[in-house]
Amino acid sequence: MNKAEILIIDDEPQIRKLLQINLESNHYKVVQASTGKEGLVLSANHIPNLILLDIGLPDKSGHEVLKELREWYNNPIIILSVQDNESDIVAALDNGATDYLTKPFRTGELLARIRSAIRRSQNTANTSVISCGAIEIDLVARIVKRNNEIIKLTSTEYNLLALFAKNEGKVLTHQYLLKEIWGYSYQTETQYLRVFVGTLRKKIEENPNNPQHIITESGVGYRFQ
Amino acid sequence: MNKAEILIIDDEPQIRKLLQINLESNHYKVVQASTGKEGLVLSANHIPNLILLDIGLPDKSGHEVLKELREWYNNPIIILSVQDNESDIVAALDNGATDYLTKPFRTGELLARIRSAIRRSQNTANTSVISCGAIEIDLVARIVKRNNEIIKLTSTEYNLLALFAKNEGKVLTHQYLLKEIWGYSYQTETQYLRVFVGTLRKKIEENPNNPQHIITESGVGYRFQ
DNA sequence: AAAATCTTTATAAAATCTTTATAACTCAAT
DNA sequence: ATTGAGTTATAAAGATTTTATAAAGATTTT
Repeated sequence: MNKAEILIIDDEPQIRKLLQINLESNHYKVVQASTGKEGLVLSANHIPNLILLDIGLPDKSGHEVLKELREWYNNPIIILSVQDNESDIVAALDNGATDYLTKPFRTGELLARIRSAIRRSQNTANTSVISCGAIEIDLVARIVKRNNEIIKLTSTEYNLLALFAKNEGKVLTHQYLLKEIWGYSYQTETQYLRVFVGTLRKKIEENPNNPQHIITESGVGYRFQ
Repeated sequence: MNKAEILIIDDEPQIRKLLQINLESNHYKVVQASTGKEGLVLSANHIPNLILLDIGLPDKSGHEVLKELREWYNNPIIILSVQDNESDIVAALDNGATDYLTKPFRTGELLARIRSAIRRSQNTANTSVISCGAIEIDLVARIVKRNNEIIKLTSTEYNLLALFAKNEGKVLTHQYLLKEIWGYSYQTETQYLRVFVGTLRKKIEENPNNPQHIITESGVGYRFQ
């Protein structure tokens, strides 16, 4: 099963260790960065399901990092900060932060806020299971079934299918799909999409030569139905 | 755009007044309830865009109200509470609360958290559909339907139709259409338009020889209705 | 080290766009 | 009514772009 991945951007090693231990014991996969720059690079490579961002970074302000992330990153970003002044909190929330906790924080509360944020971000249609004909996608368990049989998908295949399912009926552009799955800097790698749509169709379509679920919109992108 | 409506469920009149003044001066419409029961009734009648819920209510615990609301209510619920103990916070968040603030709270922060919550809940459900008789154009999903059946359009055909639909009733000159769809240097390629208007008519008109939607304005351009 | 997965390359097929040719329509002048 | 210039419509051939698929190479995971 695929674990949700969380990126920690914080310069204090003790905090990172504390977070890592707590998150990993709650079955999250953890990636760490100690500077803003490193955080931006890692987020683009990994596309984590959630980012924990410290405001007090050595190289650039967390506020800046937040703004740069929000140009393309749509998953939750929870701010951790020793700053407890209102203007910082308001600025962060208005710049797209999902939540703001002041240090020292209570671990249980942080975990609950992480669960809440991930739940909300995954649950676009307010159901954790999306059904489309014979296909059934459990976004919480990250399991896909066809005619009630579990289909084995790789991590990327699953991410792509889940993104399709969350936007059922909408045409998703190549650009958007690449940005969401591979990251900001992959927006021109359209061939990736063709390959992965191909493998997905082989796995979920009745007849992959005449796809009923993943529809090609030539010159634009794909649509899931 | 009309104002977002916020329901306050709190038994303390001073808090309600404080919230009401602040919310109304920020252009929210405010509805108030002083008990859990009243809150449930009002929320069902009004379907507010957000609920501010106090945990310490006289008739039933806010936790219970939260659970009952979440059986059907999908918009944000922000908990306000004098309780600052972790188990209360964790329980509320795990029961579907969007956020949890302890009293006394900072007004600016609360307003920022309200903005953040409403922003997030709204960008999950945005559609802008243009209807013209049997034709329906969903600009967000990039889909065109006729009599509720999806019509397959090429990228250029769609762009052209969307441009027509956005300017329903207006005469659009050849020049303008060519500039918008193909670009500045194609303003004289009127034949392109004839070809594409032709294919569009075949796809969307009841009788393409007697078009009802895309009308020719000889010597000038076309008009969509 | 082996297996699984991802990235890249090559190529055939399909879809779309552009261009050409021709027919049809409109409307004012004969 | 007929003519003819100007405009529009339609079909179809040709050119180009986009997509699908297999398979080889690279990387990551087990």
